[in-house]
Amino acid sequence: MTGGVTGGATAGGPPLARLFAIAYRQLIDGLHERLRELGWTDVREAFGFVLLAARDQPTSITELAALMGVTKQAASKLVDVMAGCGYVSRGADPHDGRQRPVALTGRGRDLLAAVEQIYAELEGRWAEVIGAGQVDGMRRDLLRMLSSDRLGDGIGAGRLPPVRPPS
Amino acid sequence: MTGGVTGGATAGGPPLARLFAIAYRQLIDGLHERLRELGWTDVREAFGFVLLAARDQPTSITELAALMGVTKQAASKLVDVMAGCGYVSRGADPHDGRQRPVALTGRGRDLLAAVEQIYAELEGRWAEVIGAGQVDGMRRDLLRMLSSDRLGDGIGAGRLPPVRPPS
DNA sequence: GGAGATGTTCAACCAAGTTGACTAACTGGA
DNA sequence: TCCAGTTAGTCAACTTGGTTGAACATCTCC
Repeated sequence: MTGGVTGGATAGGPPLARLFAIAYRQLIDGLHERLRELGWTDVREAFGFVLLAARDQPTSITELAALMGVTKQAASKLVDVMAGCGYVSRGADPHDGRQRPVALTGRGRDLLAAVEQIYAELEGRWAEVIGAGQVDGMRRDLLRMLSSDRLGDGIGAGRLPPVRPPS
Repeated sequence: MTGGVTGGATAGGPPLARLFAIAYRQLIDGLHERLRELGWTDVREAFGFVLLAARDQPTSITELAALMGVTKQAASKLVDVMAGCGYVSRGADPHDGRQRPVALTGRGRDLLAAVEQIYAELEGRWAEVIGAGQVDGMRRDLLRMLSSDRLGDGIGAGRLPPVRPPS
């Protein structure tokens, strides 16, 4: 139990990357702990991404893979698991026989609602500590930062980039 | 290439957790890309944590494990790899024969310097986009948030929590 | 001195990703 | 019209970075 814990990279404090890692883990762990309490016991960490992506309209394996920054094979496996749990269903695209759209089931929609509710709770707790204005400011700045850079093609203009760069 | 990318959980925008995930990945990928350009080709993602932790004084497997939120076995394996690459060395504690302190080598110190320099560059680029004040504010708020909560024991009082909760 | 706690490692296993090869369906030009 | 090339998705084998469980040496304290 020596030092090093508070030590930072730059004079200004610990590197942002480390703070992001801790903050992310804290939120994700909080989310899943709460989900378990509510009876959602089979939810894997990556499910949230798929739920969000399929929220407004069915999505595809390829899009999910790009969004999460993993291979299509990995995305396919994940969707298989989620389908097995009853959160999504695979359909058939009438206009393109290759595609097998991924759509939320009722159960998936219920889970998504729970996730959104819990995120709101967790962020509310942040607001209690650092203030609602700071939380909003942080989201605004992150959003601005993350949707700004990146090349001028499809990606970038107001859209969030994927979790991993397209490589 | 449909929607869903901009879709958020709450009315206020995408959940903070997702923004943190993207921001973290972007910084870490930027770091390692730059490191590779500079000739550091064998650097694994988790090395940075060890470097930071061993920065001021030698650390231990147990502390590293706690800090990174992984098992001691995993921490041990990681340190083995880093020692194999010549970034750290294992010693012997004169006062406790069980401990085998993990210390930075000269090469490890060089790598740490490169990492800190690159982080500064990357954060500088953030400052160009959202402003230096915003970057500082973000670090301050995150720091305040992350070192505030958590039980009143050793952890919490001004110290950053580990990446994963102590479980 | 002996019981229990602590620091570390060994071995076997597992989860979640990867790469590579493949099928099926769509698209566009000669 | 047909065929080359691209795109969506899957199957199988493998890699990786972790896990659990057991062992061992050392320290602490009554």
